[in-house]
Amino acid sequence: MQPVTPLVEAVETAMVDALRRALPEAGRTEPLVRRSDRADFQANGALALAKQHGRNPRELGAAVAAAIEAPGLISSAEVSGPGFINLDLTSEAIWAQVAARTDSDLLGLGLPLAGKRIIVDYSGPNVAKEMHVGHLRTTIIGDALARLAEALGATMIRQNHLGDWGTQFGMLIQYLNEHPEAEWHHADDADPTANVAALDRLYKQARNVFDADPDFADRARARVVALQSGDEDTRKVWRDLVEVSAEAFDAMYERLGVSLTAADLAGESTYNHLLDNVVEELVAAGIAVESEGALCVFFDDITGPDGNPVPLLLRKADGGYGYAATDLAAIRYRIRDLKADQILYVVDARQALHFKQVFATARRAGWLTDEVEAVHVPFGTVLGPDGKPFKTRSGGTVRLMSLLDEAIAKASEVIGEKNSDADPADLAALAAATGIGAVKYADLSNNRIKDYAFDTDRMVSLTGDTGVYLQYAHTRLASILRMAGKTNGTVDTAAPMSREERALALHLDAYGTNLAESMTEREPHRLCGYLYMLARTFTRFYEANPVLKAETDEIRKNRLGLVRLTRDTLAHGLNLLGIAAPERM
RNA sequence: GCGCCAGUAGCUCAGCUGGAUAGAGCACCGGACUUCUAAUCCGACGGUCGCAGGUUCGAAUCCUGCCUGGCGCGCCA
Repeated sequence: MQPVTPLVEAVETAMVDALRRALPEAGRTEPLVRRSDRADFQANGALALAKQHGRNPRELGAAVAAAIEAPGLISSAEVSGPGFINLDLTSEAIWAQVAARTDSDLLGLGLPLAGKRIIVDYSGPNVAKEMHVGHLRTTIIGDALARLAEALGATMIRQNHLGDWGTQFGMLIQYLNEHPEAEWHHADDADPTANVAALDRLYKQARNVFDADPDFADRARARVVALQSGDEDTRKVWRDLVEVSAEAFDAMYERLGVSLTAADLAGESTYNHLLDNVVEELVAAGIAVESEGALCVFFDDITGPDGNPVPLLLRKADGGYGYAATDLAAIRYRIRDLKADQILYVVDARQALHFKQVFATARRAGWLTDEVEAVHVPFGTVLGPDGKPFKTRSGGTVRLMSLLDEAIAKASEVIGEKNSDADPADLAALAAATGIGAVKYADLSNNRIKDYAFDTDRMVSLTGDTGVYLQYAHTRLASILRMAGKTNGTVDTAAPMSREERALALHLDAYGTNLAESMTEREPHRLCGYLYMLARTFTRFYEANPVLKAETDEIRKNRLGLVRLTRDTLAHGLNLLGIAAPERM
């Protein structure tokens, strides 16, 4: 089915024509059509054009306004201020738009990214470690971007770059071998993350022994070698660790409502067999050079405090590969084998320099070409409610699960007050939906790049710009549709249109444009802002314009059409953010 | 030292890539529930857009310099 052309594009087309008629000598013109608070739209293009051609901007604006030929679309065009053209649309055109989107598949959005293969690398927790607050943003933002790209038609390849390799596993495996009494497979059968929690504790014990006992340290190092050289007994334990950890991650993603599955796992170990070849290729090309016993890539414009170039370290002096080698193997694989058009790395802003080096190296090697877009999608740090780095009272790392538990508990408290007679099971489900939704919305609605304070009290607040507000708006929409029962769903384009109906319909029509912007900027907070505005615009409509009790049948039908489209748009948007859209609250 | 990022209302944040009087939420004050869910809405209050120059019809937005804060810069990932 054909996508529905947004009104703003139809207006732009009309304005380009008008500009051309008013000023034929102007070549390509930008009409600069925007929403306006004094009309449906405003066109600012005449202003710049007048300047270029030495014309009086107000006069040219008037000429352009007079040259508009779009009778079914534009009902009035007036010059204002220095040369803005204020445009009002016919209510017929706006109603027709509502009708077209309602009748269309996918809200008339179409699939602008169809045919694109996009990789999103996100989450990346560590095997044998609990997920903590540091994994929150990459997981939530990455998932939202993946859902967004998918909705726009892209072929999505999610890559969960698990931390499943490294010297620490030698230490842990050796410790486990020496302490068979340290049972961790059934730490708590009711809690799928308990095994990993147990492993996390055992790892810390192993670390202590490693630091205190040189003999154990030697045995641990030997175990690293055994693991790397493929010793079967050692690999068996390692695989066990990976598998149990993956189960815990699955449980976490399930709880969080994140779309990652076992099929998306592509940990560091995935690239082990490629490392020799990748590094050889870089050496052969003269890109990687030896320095102080290590194998490095240098860059002219990247220097350290001493003024010397800072290398990207591929292979350490002890012969072991660093994570840079893994990242290079991964990017080569993603381009050559996965055929990615776009690779998004949703990783902490502090790794900006690292990615700059990796991308530059891949470009020099000829792997990363102009046809492929590799982008670091950075985000700021999660701070505690006090605005300082987020730590537990004892200064430890905050577990992700306890964070979610806290949010859900607070949501449950707040919701319980409003629904004292509700079924406890329903209440628990609703608390999970709103608590998780609150956490995700709080994260996604802030500009990605800035640090933000994790303040549970504020995020589960029932008032204001929160996930709950959007969910509540959705339940009201759903409630109206429930009570309306079956309707024949036709919208009468000749019907009158109230101010609130107009505002809502125009905003609905801009959804696809917003999705496209959110994607090109990789900024989910734009979508959040849109949805919040949608919910507000709807609520204003709802307060002023009775739907089920509308004055006439015709008005009722049109308003129901608006309600249906609003519900579908809001639900669609919430889904892209990974936030539940409940039917009742 | 070099580099990256940020600085907007008392607090938390938007500001659609240069447009008209800079917008929301929270807090505070005043209104609106026999009416489709008041978890809401309406109104009032509140800002030298870090500072100083520059670019132009027009700057929170672009350029330069400075101030403040955060982060990064060889064998951790």
